[in-house]
Order: sequence, then structure tokens, then C-alpha cells
Amino acid sequence: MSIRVRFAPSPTGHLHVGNARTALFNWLLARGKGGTYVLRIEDTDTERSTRESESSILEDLRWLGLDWDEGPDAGGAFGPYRQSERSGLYRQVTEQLLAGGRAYRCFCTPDQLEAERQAALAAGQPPKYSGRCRAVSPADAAVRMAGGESAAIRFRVPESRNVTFQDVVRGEVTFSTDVIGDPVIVRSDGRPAYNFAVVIDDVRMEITHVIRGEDHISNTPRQVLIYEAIGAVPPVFAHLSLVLGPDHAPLSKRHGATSVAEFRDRGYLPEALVNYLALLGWSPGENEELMAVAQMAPRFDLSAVSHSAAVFDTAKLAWMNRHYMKEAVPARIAREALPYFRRAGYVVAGGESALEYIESLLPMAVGSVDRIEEIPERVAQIFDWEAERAAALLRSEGDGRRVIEAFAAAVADRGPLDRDSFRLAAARVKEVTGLKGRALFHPIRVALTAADSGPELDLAVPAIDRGAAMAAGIGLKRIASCAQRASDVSRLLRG
RNA sequence: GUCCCCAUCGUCCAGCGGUCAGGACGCGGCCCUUUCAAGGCCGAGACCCGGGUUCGAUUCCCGGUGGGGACGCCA
Repeated sequence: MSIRVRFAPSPTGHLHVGNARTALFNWLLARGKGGTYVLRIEDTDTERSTRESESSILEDLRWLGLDWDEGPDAGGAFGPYRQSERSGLYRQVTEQLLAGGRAYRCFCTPDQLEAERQAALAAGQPPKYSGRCRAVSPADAAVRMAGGESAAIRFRVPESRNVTFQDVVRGEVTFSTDVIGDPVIVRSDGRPAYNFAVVIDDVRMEITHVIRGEDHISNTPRQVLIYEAIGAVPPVFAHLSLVLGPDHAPLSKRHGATSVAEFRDRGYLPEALVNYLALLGWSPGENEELMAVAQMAPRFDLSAVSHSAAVFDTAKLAWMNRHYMKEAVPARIAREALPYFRRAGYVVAGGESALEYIESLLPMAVGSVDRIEEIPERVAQIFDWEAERAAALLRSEGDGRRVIEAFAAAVADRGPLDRDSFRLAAARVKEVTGLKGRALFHPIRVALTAADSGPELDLAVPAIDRGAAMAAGIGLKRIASCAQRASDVSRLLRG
């Protein structure tokens, strides 16, 4: 039998990295074993679910490269793929369960239930449903319904027995039914509840492996009971440990970025994020780490997945992102970087030529920064030069004035500098001043960049002059040439 | 409170009865270098505790401790 897995997000916000990892592990299993990957939208909570969230989740999954075979957009033989469009299927099973006495109507009000829960908690008791409405006969229920009362439908959990299921990552897991309250399977307004809808859908969609977060492990016995009640065979379960923040608390906003969209906005590459996520709780073995997920899939094995929670380490993700930025085709990085250059004000129009210019700057930045977002900052010296700042910095350099005057003279009336003409100019300054090494180059750097550190001058100087020559034509912020910078600074130092 | 899950360097993974306990990130040092990064090399750094089982436990079993999850008409 061929494997069918599903990723079933609830469209109530952005795709969280923890969920992205769940989506990835499902994908790895499906792709590695030639199975089918189903995307199902769990939107039974109509108050919180939105179509915007649904499409942003789909977009995030696509960006990560986790493609699916069946889903709300892709179609498939087991649709519809939104729970909100499957009401008929649930109703049918509900009737069956009601008729068989496996489910009953519950007339308790939310206030009542909440009060009971608080009382139980206060008394140190497990806050599970008391089962009060189990005693309401179907006949009485019918009368009350006819009288206009509304009721939810609960599943009747058998008393005092164990429920055992196999979990591929954890082994055998057993719960006593005595700790499980009767779950609501249909709300009083007729919408199905989670524990019911998942089971029905996983059965109807012929899902063979349910891979989800560990937070669902205690729902599993309830679901197994429902599988039994409808005469279906439960799938293979795999509960993935959670992703935590550095303080061991669940990854949340205060730890920084938590959604896939945020990582994308901050300039991470999808192949880096997805590679990093795959390593959170799993390893392809052989001490290998940098690997495309497509290469990982054939080696993926659920039974090798880690049992313990993993701390999300942004520093390691950054290292990985640096690696993939170096591997990426420069034109792609340039395109991804363009929005950040616009935001910084360095690019004002931004067509093809601006993109080419940005690409030409990449050797100064890629390898030196963690994220695409940081590229403009790394090359800021090209765009944000100020004569006053440069002069102020240079005043503390003993030979600063001598060097820069010689440099200004060497480059005056020479046109834009390229690498060779810059070296020639530097050689000329060396000759005139008798200085070399740091004493020679540092003042030049400070004068031309208004900073005492930054990219190699061999790269920066030509970049500045190329930019200065073309700026207006290709939609860049105005850039002062190196000759201009040198002469402005020497004038300030003289004055 | 009850139930469930988990436990190797700071972090992520290897290990699956006998290993100098391995790799990666991070950290420290050195090298490279006209600066900062990057890169190369070297280094420090872990089997939660207590009982068993065994000739021998990081590895198997039990208990403790610690961490996490669940206990909704949310998923």
C-alpha cells in the first residue's frame, strides 16, 4: 500500500516554523517513499479561520519548496480539502454514532462547564467533563431539542479501559480512558469539532501516516476510540517533539521571528530554513548537515526522529544561510536584495541596470553577512558618505592629511577608478609619502568611506566610482566619486 | 492537581553493552590580511542523580529529579 500523509494547518495566522517543520517531515516521508502528500485546511473554527491566512500558508509552503499532490488548490480524488466544505460527511457519521449510543447530546452551557473546570482545578482534580448529560435519554434529548434548546454532541468514552496506540517515534503509548472526558464532536451550532473532523477526514482521505506535533499526543487516544467506534483502522502515528526558544519555553514572538513569513522578510533563503528545520529532530547520518531536502528525502526515516524537544538556534540558521547565499546564483540574490536597497533609499527607481549594479556589489557582501537584508548595510559606504565625518575620523590619523592630499592629487582628472587605476594611485601615494601598508591604506579607507572598516578597497573603490558615474542613469541615490571624496576631505583638513 | 512524553558538550545531531564518547553551530586562540567580516588550522566543552541487570553500562530495567505537553462547543 502506498503512503498517504497530510499536513493539516488551521488557517488562523501565519505558518509557524514549528508547523513548517511538521509540514517538512510529512513531505520528506512522502517524497522519500513515493507517497502522496495531501494538504488539508482545518477551518472548522469559522470565527478564527480566514482565507487570507489560508493563502499565506500556501504561499509559505510553496516558498519553502514543499509541494503537495492534493489540496484545496490542487484538487484530488478525496476532496474537498477544506473541512468547512465537508459538513455532509461529518453529519452522516454523527447520526450513526448517535443511533448506536456511542454519542449523546449535551445540554451543558459553556458557563456551567467553565465553572466546573475551575472548581475541579481548585480542588486538585483533573478538569475533565463530568459526563452529566450521559444520563439524558435520547427521547428526553429529542423533547428538549424540539423545545428549542441547543445541544452539542459528545462522544461517549468507554469507562475503565486502556487505549494503546503505536507511535513510530515513541513506541507504544497507553492511556486509561478514565482520564479522558467525553469530547465534543459536534458543536451546538452543528460545526464538527477537531477530534472528530480529523478522524473522519483521515479515514476518508485514506491517510496512512499521521505526523503531527507532540501537543496532539493526548488527543490521540480520543481519536483512536473514534476510529474504533466507526469501525476504521487507525493510521500510523508519529508525534514530533516541539520546537522551543533558547529559554526552553515554546518558541514565541519574544524570541524574535517565529513565522516562515518573518524569516523570509528578514532575508533568509528557503533552502537554508528548510535545511535547518530538517536537522531539528533528525539527522541524515554520516555527520552530514548541508544537504538539499530533496537529497534528504530518500534517507528520511520516522523511527530515527528525535524524541526530545529541540531549541531553535538562530545562530546556526544564520551560518547555514550564509552558506546558501554563497552558493546561490548572484542574479537571484541581487533580485532578492533589491527591496532592501530601496528601503535603505539607495535605489530609487530600480530597473534591470540597478539590479546589475547590485549584483556587482555582491562580492563585497555575500560571505560577510548572515542575511540578504544585511547586504545594503554592508555596502552602505558607497551610498552614505559624508565629508565631515570622514575628515573628523581622519584627523586622528597622524599621516592622514598627507596621504589624502597625495591621493587627491593622484586621482584628480583621471575619470572613474577601476581596480588597476586605484592600485596605481595608491602606488603613487606610497611614492610621495614613503608610507606603506596600514599607514598608507587606512587613511585612504577612512577618507573614501568615512569608516575605519568595511569591504576591501580593491572592490569598494571601483564600486563607488562605477556607481558615481551611473547613479542618475540607473536610478540610484546620488553617489560621490572617489576623486570628489578625496578632494572634499583634503579641503576640510586644510581649512 | 492528574495523565502523557522527554533527558549525550551552551545549542542541534552521531552513538544503539566494551569508543581516546564523533560532527556541526557558537565560544577561545593562531594563520591569512591594508581594515571589518569571510576563510583555513588548533583548542576548551557533555553522557541529570540513585538503584538494579551484566564480566562490563552513556547505551537495558526501575525510582527520583528536572524539562515539556495535555486536561476547551481551539486546533
